[in-house]
Amino acid sequence: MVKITDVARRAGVSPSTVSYALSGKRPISDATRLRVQAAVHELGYRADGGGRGPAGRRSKVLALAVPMRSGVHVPVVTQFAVSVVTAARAHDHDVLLLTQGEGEEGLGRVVDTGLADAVIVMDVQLQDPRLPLLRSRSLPSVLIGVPAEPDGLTCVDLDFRAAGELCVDHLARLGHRAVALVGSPPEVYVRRTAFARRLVEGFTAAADRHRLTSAVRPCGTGREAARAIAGRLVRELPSLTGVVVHNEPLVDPLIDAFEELGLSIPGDLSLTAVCPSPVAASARIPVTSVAVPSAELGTRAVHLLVRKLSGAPVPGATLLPPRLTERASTAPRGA
Amino acid sequence: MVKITDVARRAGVSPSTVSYALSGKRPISDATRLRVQAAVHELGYRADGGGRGPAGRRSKVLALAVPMRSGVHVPVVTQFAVSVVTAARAHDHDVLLLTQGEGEEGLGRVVDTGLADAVIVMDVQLQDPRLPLLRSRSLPSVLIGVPAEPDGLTCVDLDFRAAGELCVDHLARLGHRAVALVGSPPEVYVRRTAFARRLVEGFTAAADRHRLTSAVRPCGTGREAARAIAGRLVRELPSLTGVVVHNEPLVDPLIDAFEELGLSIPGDLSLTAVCPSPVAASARIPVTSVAVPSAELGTRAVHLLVRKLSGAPVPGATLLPPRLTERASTAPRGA
DNA sequence: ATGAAAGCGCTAACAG
DNA sequence: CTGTTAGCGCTTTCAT
Repeated sequence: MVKITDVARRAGVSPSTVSYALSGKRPISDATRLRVQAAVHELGYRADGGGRGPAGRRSKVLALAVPMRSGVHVPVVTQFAVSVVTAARAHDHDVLLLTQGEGEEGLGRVVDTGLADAVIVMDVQLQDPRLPLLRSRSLPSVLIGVPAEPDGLTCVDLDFRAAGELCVDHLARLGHRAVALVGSPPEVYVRRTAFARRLVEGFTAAADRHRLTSAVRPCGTGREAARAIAGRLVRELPSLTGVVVHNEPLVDPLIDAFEELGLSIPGDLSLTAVCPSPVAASARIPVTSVAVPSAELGTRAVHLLVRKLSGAPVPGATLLPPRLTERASTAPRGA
Repeated sequence: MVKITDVARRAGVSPSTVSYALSGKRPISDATRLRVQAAVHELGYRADGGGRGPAGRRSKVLALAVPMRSGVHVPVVTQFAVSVVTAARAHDHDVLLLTQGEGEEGLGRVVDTGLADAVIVMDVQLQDPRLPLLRSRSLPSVLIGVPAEPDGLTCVDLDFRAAGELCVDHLARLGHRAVALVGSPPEVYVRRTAFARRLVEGFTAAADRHRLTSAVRPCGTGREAARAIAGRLVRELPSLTGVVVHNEPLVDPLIDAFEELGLSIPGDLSLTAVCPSPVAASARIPVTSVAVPSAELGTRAVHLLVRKLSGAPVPGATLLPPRLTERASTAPRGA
């Protein structure tokens, strides 16, 4: 392994000069810097993290905690992870992947051992067991999702409450008077996953505001679940003409299920979804949707975390405003 | 930060004794070890990786290179990544996530800087641009997938060639005389992805051996692609009664497409797939399949890598034998 | 603008 | 079985 002293000898300077030339922490004459850079290049020198002194010992690693619980849509999570890695690399950081296998402790462990400088926590629940740890140890962190009491923590998320409202507003504007929300699997709500709950709140609030008849139904995945929920909805809510889906893998099966029941989309039933654009756009009938911008959330989270690490002030919560894209699945009632 | 000297003082021993008590690299009396452990616990000591000496300076981190190219099935990759993390933790290692964004260099970078001790390389192609790097720098590594010239490298994979043969054997045994392989998207073959190619070889070899009429068709994803390929197949191969699918997201659409053409499964057409069991089992018609054991591959890869790091000899290539599970989608011809 | 030297926290000879 | 000591490769005072 080629070390800093090798470079120093080759460049005819002292080790400290090499260090400074590389870090730029104090001015170095152009001539010297050039010689150092040449030596670095010729020798293929790479700083060996293992030797850094006391202060400023940063590992340049961010830990990403992905729970991988049941009911979360895998492609969304993955897309997110990829965008985190990409953004981190752009800031000269690497990403350590943590799953929830070892419980909450993993977060503390990687930061305590200096393996990672900070953590990004995904799939935050309203009462998340990981939060006390983050607070007590004051680990530098950014949450994806907003917990019940976000005080002092940095959070990023789509404004799911507004997203729920936006869908209902859209349906109401089209004249629909009875709407239903087909949500994530029941376990997601039992876990009190923040974003799922917020969407329900927004949905309900907007439905009440517009004085619509409304219903909320969690729903598992798969064709059978879709058929069951569709059947139940048309039975229990005969006037139903507007549906909001918040369950990625269910979008297609649900379209099929409603059509099997003799309802045409958007003729008899308007459908909107809250999901990543690709899912909505590639459905059998392209679905009007509010996009879940996983890539942007990942990028934002990394930006915030890097700023935080550099000591800059960061906002407590960043809620991205929802944007609705109209596609073929919605139409005025009775059109 | 509490350091090893703090623990030593508290336990009334020397720093090196603490070090040894913790690493177990030389015998320590029970009494002393207990006092050390108590001190560690009370003070909440955690080794600070930054100070480790020259030799044995292991970061206990494995890098996982996931290309995330188009045409690879995201859930399979993710499942794999999760199993790698889990297995790594069981061996007291963490996992660094690398995407292909920064090119091949990322692999060298993380090992050179000591960030990671070794790398796991996924989605290996027959001529993979990352291999020269692995060889020249002799980075400790395990490949998922077997390249054209695996000499000296450690590889793990499902035996895709045998998997292709197994599917055809099964169909032939059921009396089918004309079979088709619906494969991955064309770009996968253009990239010369190893496992895809091998499956084709096995499929073709077995079909020839059984003197079957056969055809191989790459295929993109989505309902339209499924419809197109199904239509083309029945037109070009009217005697077709057996199909092998090697394209996870296409399984369900393909079933639909054939049925839309008036072919019942397994009445008129027998279908087998090479895919993870959950995909096959949860299809609309459960599909007879050869399982792609992503979780086991991940675990194996980690085991091999850890052994390798410990200096133990490891086999060059580990090819897991395929196992076929019969489900509802295959039946004797003309049954 | 540059060097010399003193650590950083830890491990591993070297000594008992 | 345990303590002393000399590093590891790097950063960062001090000096000049």
